[in-house]
Amino acid sequence: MTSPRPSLDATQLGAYFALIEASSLLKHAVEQQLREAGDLSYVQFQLLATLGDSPTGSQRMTDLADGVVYSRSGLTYQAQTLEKRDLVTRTQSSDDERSTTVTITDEGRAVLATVFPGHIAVLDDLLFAPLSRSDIETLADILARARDHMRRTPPRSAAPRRRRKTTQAP
Amino acid sequence: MTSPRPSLDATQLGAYFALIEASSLLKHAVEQQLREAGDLSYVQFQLLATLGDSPTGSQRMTDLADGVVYSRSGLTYQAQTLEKRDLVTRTQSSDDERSTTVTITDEGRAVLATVFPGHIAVLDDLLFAPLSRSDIETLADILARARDHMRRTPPRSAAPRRRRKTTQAP
DNA sequence: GTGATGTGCTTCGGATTCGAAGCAACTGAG
DNA sequence: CTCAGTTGCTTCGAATCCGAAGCACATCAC
Repeated sequence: MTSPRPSLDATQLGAYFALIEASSLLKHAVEQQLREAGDLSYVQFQLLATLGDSPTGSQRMTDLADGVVYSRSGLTYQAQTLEKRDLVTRTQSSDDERSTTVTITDEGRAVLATVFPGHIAVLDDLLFAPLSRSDIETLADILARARDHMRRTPPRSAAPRRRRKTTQAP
Repeated sequence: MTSPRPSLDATQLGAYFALIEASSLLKHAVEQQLREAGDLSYVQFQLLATLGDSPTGSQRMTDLADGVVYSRSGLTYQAQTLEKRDLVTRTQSSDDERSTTVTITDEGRAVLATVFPGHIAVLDDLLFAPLSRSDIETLADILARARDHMRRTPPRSAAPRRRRKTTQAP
């Protein structure tokens, strides 16, 4: 596992706090803009954006949930509300009866388009304004590595049994 | 991909997504650890940590809310639940009758101490593991600048910045 | 003083969130 | 084929969250 440590040093602490604070502040600001511009919550926007970004405009529920780091039940709820507003449709997959495919509608894309300019403006003003070109590149690189690492690191405890493969049986 | 006109470039988009994703993933992981180790939500931990970090162990409600980027009503709720568990106390300020001072108790500090090692372990494993010393320094620097900028940028949606200002000596 | 505002916190109502449990369809070993 | 275990999604209950409204104290003109 990990070697026990009494505490983080000042730099680590600074990075951690800055990460949490900056993302919180940004999220709040963005959320407000989205609410005003298109009556969307942040998750709803993320879902629409993810779908809009997909080549087919569709995703399975589970993949969508994993993509935006969201619980499945939470996604069910949001998919329902988006469906009520006709921003997405939900259809059964033909090859797997259990699976639901969520697809963005033209109206969904329209809302996305309405909201996007303001979204970008907020990002420019709040996140990018105080950063140089090279800062942004560096930031993207470092955070991408951290994200990728977290994505591939299994959640602590509650490990679902892997019967074989790389695991050595006790 | 993304729409051509009002879009961000790939690097900006990457930085933004990585920021949101990384912080979400980290927050989820930390939240789980805190729940298991000390039955604390992330906000509750943030509040205790903020108070514990304060020289007096106390803060005004409003300052506390601003510190952790949280709504006032939300803070009232959490302060109540923390008070029920005797992790903090709430007292009226003497100089301002309206003001409530929240103070961490010894028990609160104890919980904090219980939870801290695991918290750090998660950070080490998930956030810092894939990063070099210099990465962490750079990250801290860049994000601190972004955070400071956001902190000092108008928290209100008051004036839509893209509009022409009509504010001239009323 | 006195009223008009401003500030600090709580209450209220409604929306959102998650984990656990439930259901149905799939899969694999025998 | 058949049964046990998985997987995909939803439902359920309870916790958490926010904004708006409300209350009480403070402060500022005058």
